[in-house]
Amino acid sequence: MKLSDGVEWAIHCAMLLGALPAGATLSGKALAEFHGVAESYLLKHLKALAAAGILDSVTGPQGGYRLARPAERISLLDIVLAVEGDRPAFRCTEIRRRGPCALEDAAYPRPCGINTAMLKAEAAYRDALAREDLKSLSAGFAGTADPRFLALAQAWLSGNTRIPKS
Amino acid sequence: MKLSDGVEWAIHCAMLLGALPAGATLSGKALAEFHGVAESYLLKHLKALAAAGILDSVTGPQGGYRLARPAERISLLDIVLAVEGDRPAFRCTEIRRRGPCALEDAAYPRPCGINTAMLKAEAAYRDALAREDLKSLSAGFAGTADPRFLALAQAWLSGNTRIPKS
DNA sequence: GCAGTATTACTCGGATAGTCACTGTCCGAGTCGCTCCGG
DNA sequence: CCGGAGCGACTCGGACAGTGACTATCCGAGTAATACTGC
Repeated sequence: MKLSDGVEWAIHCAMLLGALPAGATLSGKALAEFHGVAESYLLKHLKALAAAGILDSVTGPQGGYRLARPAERISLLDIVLAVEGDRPAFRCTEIRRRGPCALEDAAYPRPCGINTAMLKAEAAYRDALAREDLKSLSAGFAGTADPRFLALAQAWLSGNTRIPKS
Repeated sequence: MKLSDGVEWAIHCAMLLGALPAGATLSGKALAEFHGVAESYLLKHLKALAAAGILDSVTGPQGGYRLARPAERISLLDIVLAVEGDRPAFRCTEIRRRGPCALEDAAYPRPCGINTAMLKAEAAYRDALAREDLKSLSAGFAGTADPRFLALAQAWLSGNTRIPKS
């Protein structure tokens, strides 16, 4: 039970994109450089975020990625599901229907109680993630981060942000 | 983010062991046969449960496994952690300290907010699992299962249960 | 017939290969900006 | 000097290898029941 490292990357990228002016974009190359990760692999996850409707992608020169909707409407759950997929972590293989005491399928009208319990716990997990939105995370981060970092990041962003003329 | 199939196997085995008289055991071979899974691989997980103190193992002929404590004191969380390990699913790699805006380690006195949020959600997941104990699951199962299955299982158990003389 | 002992068969435990998903990477399709040319 | 077409370079998108964790398996250590032998 290990989450993909891409989840962490995607959340950090989304938070950074949330700090940009409305409509501005950052290229995948810039996002990779800022976080010190491989560009080729990061693109894989950014693509997933775009496919899920969390990011908008702009092609061509001066293109890049931007949030598809306001940061307060993007939750951690949205990002986790986009990167990891929406299939539950626990997948019941119905072993109760196997072995010497197995009956025909019609004898199991109710779902497996173990599966129900595991999915209920996973629902609690998802609810907790759904309650965390990018806006709140960014606010908490800005309030506790080292001022020097904020200044450095602001300077770096000013040299890498693309603002379309339209 | 996929849980090991062994989790499902382990929970089913623990529930079956909980249905036995106090002190009685079932061999790994019997548990594997009842659930229709590979014995060799199931033993791997049973060993983990024994190492975690959830099961007691009895070696030698007429040996097997039994619950190490009453079913109402064994939660799904205990089993999941024993099989999957107690490391959190989300592991922060501190990418915030990388890239062109990185500072020295002393500049990050607080834990990463993203990590905090992810771990909080995972805590909710674990709390939900901790609330589900084997006794309640077994009761719910016995109340909804097909009567024919219960009879078959009882007959099968009577032929495979080992009760030590001591 | 009984006690003691060696045997034996059965059990769990740890170390060892195989397979799938995640990780990491590459090249191609598409698009915008820039340059050059003509008017 | 201005407009337009062509070119070029940069961007994202999808398809292709490499690695680690889970899956599956085997053989060895240990133990209790059993059969045998001697008394």
